[in-house]
Amino acid sequence: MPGLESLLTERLRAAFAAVAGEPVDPIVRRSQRADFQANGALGLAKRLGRNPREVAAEVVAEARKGGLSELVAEVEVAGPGFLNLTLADGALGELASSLVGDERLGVEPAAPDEADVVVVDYSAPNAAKEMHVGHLRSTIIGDAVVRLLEWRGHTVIRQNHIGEWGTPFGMLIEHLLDIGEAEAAEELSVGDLNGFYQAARRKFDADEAFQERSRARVVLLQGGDPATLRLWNLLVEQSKRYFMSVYDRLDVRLTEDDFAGESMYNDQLPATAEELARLGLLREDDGAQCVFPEGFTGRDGDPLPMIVVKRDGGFGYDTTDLAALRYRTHDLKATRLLYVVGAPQSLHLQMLFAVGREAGWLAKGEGESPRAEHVAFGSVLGPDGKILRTRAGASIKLSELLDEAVTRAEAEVASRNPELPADEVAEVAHIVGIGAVKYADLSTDRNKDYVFDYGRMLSFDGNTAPYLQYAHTRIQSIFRRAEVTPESCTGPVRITEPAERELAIELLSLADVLVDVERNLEFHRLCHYLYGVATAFTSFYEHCPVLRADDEATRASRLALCALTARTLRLGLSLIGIKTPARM
RNA sequence: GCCCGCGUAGCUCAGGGGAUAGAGCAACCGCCUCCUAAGCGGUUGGCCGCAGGUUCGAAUCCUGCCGCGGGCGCCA
Repeated sequence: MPGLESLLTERLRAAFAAVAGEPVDPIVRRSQRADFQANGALGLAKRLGRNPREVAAEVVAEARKGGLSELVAEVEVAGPGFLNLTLADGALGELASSLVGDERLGVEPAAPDEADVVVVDYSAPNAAKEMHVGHLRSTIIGDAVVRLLEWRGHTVIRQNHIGEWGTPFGMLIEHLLDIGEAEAAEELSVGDLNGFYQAARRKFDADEAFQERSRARVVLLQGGDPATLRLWNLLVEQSKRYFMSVYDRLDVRLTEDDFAGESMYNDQLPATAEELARLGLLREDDGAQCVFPEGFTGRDGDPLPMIVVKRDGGFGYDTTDLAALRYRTHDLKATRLLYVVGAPQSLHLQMLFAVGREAGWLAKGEGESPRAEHVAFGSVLGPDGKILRTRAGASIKLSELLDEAVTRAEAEVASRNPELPADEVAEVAHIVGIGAVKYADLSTDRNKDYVFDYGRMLSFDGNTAPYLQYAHTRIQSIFRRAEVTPESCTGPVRITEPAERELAIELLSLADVLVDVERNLEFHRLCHYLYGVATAFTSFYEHCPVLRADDEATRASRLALCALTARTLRLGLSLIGIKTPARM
């Protein structure tokens, strides 16, 4: 069952076409003055050279013939030619009732011919280094992408492109040898990745002999020397264990199987370079073998290269990314490739995709497959509006940031609800604290930077996770009091009060929102929608008694609305990786 | 220098060509014999960065400025 907006659009499309003699978008939107409005008559009248109000009236007459009245109680031609649509209470009740029995809340899975094989590249921390807020955004947004697309029925392949093959590993391995394996393992196992990295870095900067050893070690590593690989593996395995502990806390779907780091492409790099050469895309420039994708110029107006083979004969990240792109389309058979990567890498990814198209790994035409998208995101800022850092200027450890959020949530939960037993407080605090961090990240336009503020994200007012979670717990509380299970609340839904109308309209709009977000991956639109559901519910909650409803039929209807609201909130939040406690 | 992103209420943010630009916070005024007041209702608060243009209609699209952030060859 489509959402209300799609439903109205479908009903009106035929009427508009009849008047126009050609397909016309009715342009249906939510309205301040009615439930919905259709704006299509204005543009159509212009094209026909006719009076817009007359055209609008004709559309209404056609629509009535087509049975619009079953759904819409009142249609008014307003202003210069808007159609104001007020839905019929009876139809709203019926639609809501049918949603009650629908496992998927009106959101159908993607049709088989529209189902993609989606490769999602996200999280991507660097081995032997601490995760920071940049990885937080990629991890959280990527997780939401994965959850939504899987739920919509696409095949989703997660790729955690960790950095474990770069030049710093020579230095890290030499440092490991210096302090001894046992010592290193211990240091890394407690999660002090930064300490280890910085110690190595300091030696590298200060000691020329160490630099020499490090460079030699990189050559050994990338040449496949077994002893070096064993040490490298030690570092990487410790890092992976640490990353997994963070993922578990964050409750994201990344697993050990999803690690697909740079090293994985090592033996595909020569073949990738050869293929580009065979395609005639490679050109020597300043000693390096480069591809110059069409339309990119640099500082001095010269064409910008992707460097496929470096002057020294080695491969850099351009080649690794090209090999990964090739692998994902050739071997993983991806039809949609998503790169959940910060906005600063926009140019790099545009060039990568351009080369991908020139090489024939990606489709050339707009909307054809395989296609790649940069799911870009802005930076996390501190209260000063600058990139979030500690007072000392260091980047903030992700694990400490999560600790702080959970600690603050715990204090709130414990003081607000003293009756909760201690173990439940801890559990709820985790759900609320982590949920608040995720929601704060996802609820604003991801392209923009956002200001990180514990107080605001943990507030129970406004567009926050705790507000949505609280709305959900209030519903659960009603079911506990009523001593019924939500599943038994099947209605039927009957709409009489304005607050019931508002809530029903929100609940019947989920499909429109999810279909939209599936395409643009702008999760703040889903958040905004869920906030609308929650505010409509709390208003309903204040104005429409459920347990003390006037009669049994009203009570049954309102219980069904409660059950639907709870399911909608739970589903919506689960699709962005946020849990809903039963009490808080 | 060129390219990308962003400028909306005091603050944090929504507004995908439509009517009188919306939330939350902050400030002020109300509401618990009542399903969790972690809530609800209301008031105050806007040259939508500036200037042109396209359009019946622009916060939204285009151009140029201004401001902020970021990127621009062998690091990832």
